[in-house]
Amino acid sequence: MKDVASAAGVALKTVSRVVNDEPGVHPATAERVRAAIDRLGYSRNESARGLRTGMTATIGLVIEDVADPFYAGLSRAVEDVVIDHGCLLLSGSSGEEPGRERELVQTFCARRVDGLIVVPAGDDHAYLRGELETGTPVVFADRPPEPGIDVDTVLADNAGGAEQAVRHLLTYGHHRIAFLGDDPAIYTAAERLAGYRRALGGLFDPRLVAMRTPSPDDVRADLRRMLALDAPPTALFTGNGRLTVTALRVLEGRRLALVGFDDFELADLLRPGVSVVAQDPAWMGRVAAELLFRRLRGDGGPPEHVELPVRLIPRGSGELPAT
Amino acid sequence: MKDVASAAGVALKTVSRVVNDEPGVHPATAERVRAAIDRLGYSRNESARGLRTGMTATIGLVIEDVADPFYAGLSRAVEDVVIDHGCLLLSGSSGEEPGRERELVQTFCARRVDGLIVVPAGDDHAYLRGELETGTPVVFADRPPEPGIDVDTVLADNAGGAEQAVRHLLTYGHHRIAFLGDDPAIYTAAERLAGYRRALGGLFDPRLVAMRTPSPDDVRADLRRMLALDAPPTALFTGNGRLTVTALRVLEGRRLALVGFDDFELADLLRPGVSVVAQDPAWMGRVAAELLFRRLRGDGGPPEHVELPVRLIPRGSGELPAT
DNA sequence: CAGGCGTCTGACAGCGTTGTCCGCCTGGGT
DNA sequence: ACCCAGGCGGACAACGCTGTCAGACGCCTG
Repeated sequence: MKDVASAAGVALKTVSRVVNDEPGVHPATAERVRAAIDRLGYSRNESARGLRTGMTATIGLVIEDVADPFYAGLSRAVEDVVIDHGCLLLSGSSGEEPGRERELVQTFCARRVDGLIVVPAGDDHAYLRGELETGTPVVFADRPPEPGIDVDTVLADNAGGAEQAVRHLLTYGHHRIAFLGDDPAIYTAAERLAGYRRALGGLFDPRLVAMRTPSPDDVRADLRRMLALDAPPTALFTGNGRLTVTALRVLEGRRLALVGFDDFELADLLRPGVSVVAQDPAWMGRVAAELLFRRLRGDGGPPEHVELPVRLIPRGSGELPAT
Repeated sequence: MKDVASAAGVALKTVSRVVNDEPGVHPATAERVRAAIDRLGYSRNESARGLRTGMTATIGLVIEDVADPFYAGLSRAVEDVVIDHGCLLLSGSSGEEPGRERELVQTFCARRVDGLIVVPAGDDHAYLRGELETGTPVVFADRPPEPGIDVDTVLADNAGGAEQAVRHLLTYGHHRIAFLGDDPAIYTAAERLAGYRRALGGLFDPRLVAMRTPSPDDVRADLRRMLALDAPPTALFTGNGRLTVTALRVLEGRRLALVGFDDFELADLLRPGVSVVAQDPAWMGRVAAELLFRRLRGDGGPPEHVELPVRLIPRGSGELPAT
């Protein structure tokens, strides 16, 4: 900038004014400055600007894993909103490790991001207290923060969706409906279990429930165990996209009615088509990002808690009748 | 930091030394400083640090679309390497628009990222010249820059993979092999077409080739046209993952041998399983990121051009014999 | 006991911007 | 001829940090 100033034969501040479209610069001078900028290939140092103005025009996003289609879709939506607001996105995957979640958030904060969108991996958000006090807005998406921290959240109707899925299977005459879920320490997994129980009522049988971090071998073992019961399940409800796919691979040909939580590409091309309860990750990302920018614009209202609806998509696998 | 200094009763610089683990601070003093840091919840302002040191510990990544599984996988791998090096990742999706690619790169540069990984959307990289001259290392991944810009690149063996796919189909007796590709303006699409032609040699028939940005309707029209020919194709080679999936939906039940470029989840669960030429997006991301960090460490050798092999995975659809 | 040395600490400048404030110049009114 | 307003341009400090260099202190040596 200094160089531009001397090249254009004006003072530093004048260049600053031109760059920021501030009034009070003679058009001819401004033109000279712009010419010098082009000639020198100058571009404003945003990090110095951030230091001075206190705004970095950067948003931090912590998700579980970009390579997971659900979070990839969410990411993309957040990114679009962020860019529309002239900001940039710093993102990181926690890999479901609370430690890494914390590190990411702290590094983002050390970079002085203007706001944060977090899909929490852990239950302990004490480390966030400091940031919240400094006024950095935070929005939680997909999962809520630990109880006691009251901030904006955007969640899906996990319990309702699970309930709907199980009711659907009940409609087709199933009484023995197994549930394969993620580790119940994960909020969404616990909610879906709750919905499953609520729909089943007295039909609930703990032997038909398996919840753990999904590894294909574990899923295989769990399913085998269930199918070997005296009264084996005739239907299966899977608690997330990865589990659905793993279960499909394990079942391979075995005719078990199936409804999965989360939609996935090609679900319609399998035979039978896989019925799912679909969330809309892009919607969730958009809502979370827009909520965040409302806060940045100064909306100081009480924390909002948005619940996004989910949608049952019947494709065949969930409509197989009980034998 | 000033506050920490006065709270601990030391000079600013001493706090700086403690924060940076610089030698020459009395353990007791350091302890007092650390206590003050904890008490005040201080965290170093990385953007000020960046201004002073000239390093931002930030890498920029421009891809086509995070929501595309290929780029999501690449992203995740890049992210892991970047974090291992103590840096953070700024990422953005160009959406295949050269203008947005340019904007992203320029915004990243204005943020003074230490390095860039770019999957280019356009052919014009003149705007990069300035950055390259300032010494910011840039690595191109998946697609090369415009000719004349000589920087590190990490590409897949697109032509070789396509050739392999088509040869595979030839082996099973097919002579009429159609090709559904992306817009040939895209490097990978052009390369795959080249491989397709090379494998076919004299069997090449332009009526069996359709290349355009894939919309389901277009794909349907193209396929219909080809199948209505006097000598319709008995096999199909699709030029990327999205096209493969679209083609599967359109063909729906029609028994055409098929090999697709790019692997995708569930390809093995379809009947018949979908044979593909698989790339490894995570590998590509890792290699690109590591190349970048080698440059950051000061490796000033000539630009490297890495070509990653691809792998044919037969699953059934590519092994259907010609009728 | 002076001098020298090593260890620790602090003052100061400057990174590239922007906010504040002041001064110059021009032109129009008296 | 003089004054003042208003439109421009510029000097200076500050944002939070680090690099440089010099000073203070204690300890050992001759």
